[in-house]
Amino acid sequence: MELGKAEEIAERLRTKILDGTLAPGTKIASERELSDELEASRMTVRHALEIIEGEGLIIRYPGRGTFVSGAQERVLIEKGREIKNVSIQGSELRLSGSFLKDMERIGRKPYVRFLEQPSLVPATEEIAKSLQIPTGTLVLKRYRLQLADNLPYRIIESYYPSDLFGELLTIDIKDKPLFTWLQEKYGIRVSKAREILIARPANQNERQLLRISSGSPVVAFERTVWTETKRVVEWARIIAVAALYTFTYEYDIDDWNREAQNNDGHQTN
Amino acid sequence: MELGKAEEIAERLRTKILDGTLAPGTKIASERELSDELEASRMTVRHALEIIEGEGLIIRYPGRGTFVSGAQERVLIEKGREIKNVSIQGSELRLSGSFLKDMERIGRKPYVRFLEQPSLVPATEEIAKSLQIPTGTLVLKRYRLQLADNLPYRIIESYYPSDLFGELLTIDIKDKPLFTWLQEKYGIRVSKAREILIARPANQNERQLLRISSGSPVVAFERTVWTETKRVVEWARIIAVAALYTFTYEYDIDDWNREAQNNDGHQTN
DNA sequence: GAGTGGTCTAGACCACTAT
DNA sequence: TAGTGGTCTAGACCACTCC
Repeated sequence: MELGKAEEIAERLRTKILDGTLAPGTKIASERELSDELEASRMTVRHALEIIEGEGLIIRYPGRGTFVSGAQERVLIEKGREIKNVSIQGSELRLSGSFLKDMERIGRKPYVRFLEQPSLVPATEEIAKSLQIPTGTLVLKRYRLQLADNLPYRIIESYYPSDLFGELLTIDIKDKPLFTWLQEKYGIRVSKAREILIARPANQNERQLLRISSGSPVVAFERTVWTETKRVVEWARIIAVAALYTFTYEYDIDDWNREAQNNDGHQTN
Repeated sequence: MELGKAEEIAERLRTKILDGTLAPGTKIASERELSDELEASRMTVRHALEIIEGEGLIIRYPGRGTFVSGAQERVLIEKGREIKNVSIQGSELRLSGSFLKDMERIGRKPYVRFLEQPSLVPATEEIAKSLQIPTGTLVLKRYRLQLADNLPYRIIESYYPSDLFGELLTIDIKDKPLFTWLQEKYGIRVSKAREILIARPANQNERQLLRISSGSPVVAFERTVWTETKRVVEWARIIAVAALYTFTYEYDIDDWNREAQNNDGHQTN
């Protein structure tokens, strides 16, 4: 495979970072220095840096420099049903979905910054449809940014039916999980969730909030949570820094699906 | 918000595409033409195109031109358990996982190109671990590219235990789904799957095979498929063009998980 | 004030596509 | 052969950080 000059430079830097020659937190040579050393134009060096930046290997700060990322470790998000009696590779796998637990697991300090005060807002058509309520109904909105060690991880914009959650505006449930509180207060248990994911480059607003640069991908997903009685109790739009996340899903292949599931395999035309 | 020139051009094009002025499939002006019209250098125009390409709004083909794609043409991949008795928004949602079916649904002609002839290869450590067999055991390898209307969608590198699938080297099961054949031949039924996803920019090899440009994200995922008896019958590494995919997963929130699931919600420091 | 990354310019050559 | 996107060059100015 013939590599372009930028890819070649990216590969060199990638190797140095992954084998530890460049330790996390290290400031690497400036674009102009690299440009001289490697006999490439600055634009080419920049392109190489963009490539490995998107891979989460470096972070660039205007006016300061480019640093080896301390965050090679992706957060592992796991969803679905446990596969029992199976020795799972990697073995550190376990079910989880909690930002706090994920952060603890990799030894980071979690922090949540509210981008807006939680409030009651009329449901837009989209929100109403998602929560299965009439348009215009008041819903509890929360809009927040989650960070770990001051590094932004994701933006969460979430909506809840106000008859169940409205009083959260006035009372403080401290560290009690929201759905645990829901069960204790109303005896309502959450039961199922659906997540719809797409991956795309961050837009300008997201880049600012998540402090990533142009071209870095995010995973944008919508999450809907149902109770045992099929009522929707949460709908959220979440923007996660792609380089910091790994998503794991386990699912049953049911009869309906089994046939379709592997048409993949053998279509040769 | 002060926008740069490239962002400004991106916004102009984005608007024209989203409001229908530029219809899906339309060829848009070449980079050099845009450069003249908009009084920007070609590099600046290119940057603008890279931005909206990453958003899935356009597709660029070397030597041919740039075309409006329309984010609505993402393939919808759905996994997990059906949520019954729930009126699902969008309503076109249904369980599926088949490349062929997904393509049919959006009216495209599917095509599969084998990048290598299927063959028996000794399992590397990673493959062996994934298939739960000893390192070096012969496994059936398939390495192929899936396209629709000549547009590459994803690269699939898959491995199967050779005692079950080895004879596929000599016999032809035509259009019969692989796992349907497995069941008819051996009475073995697949039962569960796990997918581990990350999103990242494509590397050069992937860009060439998938014909996408630098900076475009891909979703890279590993899929493991188990039988009812917990035997692994497939392990695959899949690289999908992010702009062409939407992933949907549904899962149960079990008791183990329920508490963790929403710690998110209310941690304010 | 010196150095940094972010952006932009006006060229250039290449491989590929279409005709 | 003409046109396209992909890559690269050698400059330039800007806002910002650090000293």
